[in-house]
Amino acid sequence: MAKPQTRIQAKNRATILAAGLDAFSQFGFRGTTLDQIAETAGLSKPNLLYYFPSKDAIYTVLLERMLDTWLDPLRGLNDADNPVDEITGYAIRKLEMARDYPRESRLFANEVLQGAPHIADHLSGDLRRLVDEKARVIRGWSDAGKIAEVDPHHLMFSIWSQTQHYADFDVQVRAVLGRDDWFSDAARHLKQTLSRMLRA
Amino acid sequence: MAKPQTRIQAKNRATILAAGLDAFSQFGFRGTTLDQIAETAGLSKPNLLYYFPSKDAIYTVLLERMLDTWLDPLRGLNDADNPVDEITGYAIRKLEMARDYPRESRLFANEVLQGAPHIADHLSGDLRRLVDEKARVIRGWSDAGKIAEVDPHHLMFSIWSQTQHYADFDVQVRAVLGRDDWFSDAARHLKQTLSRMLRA
DNA sequence: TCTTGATTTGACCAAGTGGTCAAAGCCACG
DNA sequence: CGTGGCTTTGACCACTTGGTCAAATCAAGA
Repeated sequence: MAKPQTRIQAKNRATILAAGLDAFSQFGFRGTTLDQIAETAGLSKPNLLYYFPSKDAIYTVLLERMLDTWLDPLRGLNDADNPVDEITGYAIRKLEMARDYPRESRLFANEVLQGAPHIADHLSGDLRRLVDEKARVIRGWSDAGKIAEVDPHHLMFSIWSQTQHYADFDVQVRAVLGRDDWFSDAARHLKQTLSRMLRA
Repeated sequence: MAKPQTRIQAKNRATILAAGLDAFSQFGFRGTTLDQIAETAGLSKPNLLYYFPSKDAIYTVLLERMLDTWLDPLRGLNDADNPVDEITGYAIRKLEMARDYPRESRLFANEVLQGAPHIADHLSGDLRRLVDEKARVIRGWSDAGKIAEVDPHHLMFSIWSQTQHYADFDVQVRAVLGRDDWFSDAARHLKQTLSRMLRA
């Protein structure tokens, strides 16, 4: 393998990726500059380009890393005794991710807003397959009368949108609420919504 | 007034704003260039700057124009005989806006993602007041037992997020569904969700 | 037609952009 | 120590960026 990294390499690559995540998640790919990333990372621009060959390379690593973990909660959605709990648990896990990894959420939002130029294949390939698979699980539950009738795909959209909203529109949420700690109220609201709408 | 516009002025200003909306809604403020807007508008860059003094001016006009109409549906939410229909109707109107004005939705999303630098005051001022007012209306309904108990603010967040999702994440929605006409299914799902969760 | 103000443009500018390169500094190992 | 490879940097480059300006062109009313 081509990865016998030294300690300095590991540290600097991590610093650069953190700085890149800050910038790209806020300003998108085109709106972010290398100088900006270098400044945040505390490195000179040539030094930054010693660790990554290009702006695009940094962005791509961040995207791939994010996609890899972003779908973990959905992968964990499986047939279970109590489907309402299973779905609600999934939603809460996504809400926790919005709270704990807002930059990753915004990175994704920016990428998709710009037309998903780097991950179009992933959306219509891996993601679509995974979603279809989980949609069948949900369909099975409603066919068996364990949950109310529901469109599985749009149920997933509604969970994604409601949870990611708190990360992506964080500024708006805090401005409208006049306070910063939206999590517990949002979690309660989400559980309430899902249990009411899924009750068989 | 300072607005005795000639026909040419009206036409070119409109063309520029349309081109600017295309660009800003996709790439955000920093990711958009004047050359790009000029190209789309079919004008030279100096000519574009003859009609607007700066890039920022174009963006600001677009933002203000959008904000003005964006909240119309919410303003129309008033005390009524059938609260569930009133709220559902509001949600559907927002969904129609996501379908008919996706660029405006993305413009707003981009602005908020970047930290809302141009509209922070509006969010914590006008918007917050309007939301609080409507939250009291909803609170009144649930206090009177006309709808189930619900957190009014988070109910609004959930309506905003679920409807705007179809505009902002349009690429993803179409990739996952494998088709383009999400509207009617989304509307049905939304009505279903709201009626189930608000049923007293 | 002529004139006057509205419109358009080519040339230009300073600053910022992503990226290169050779030389210098640094660090661990023999 | 010293030396070879890892790391850092200043100078630089071609191109793009937002924006200016004076001159040219155009359109419509007197």
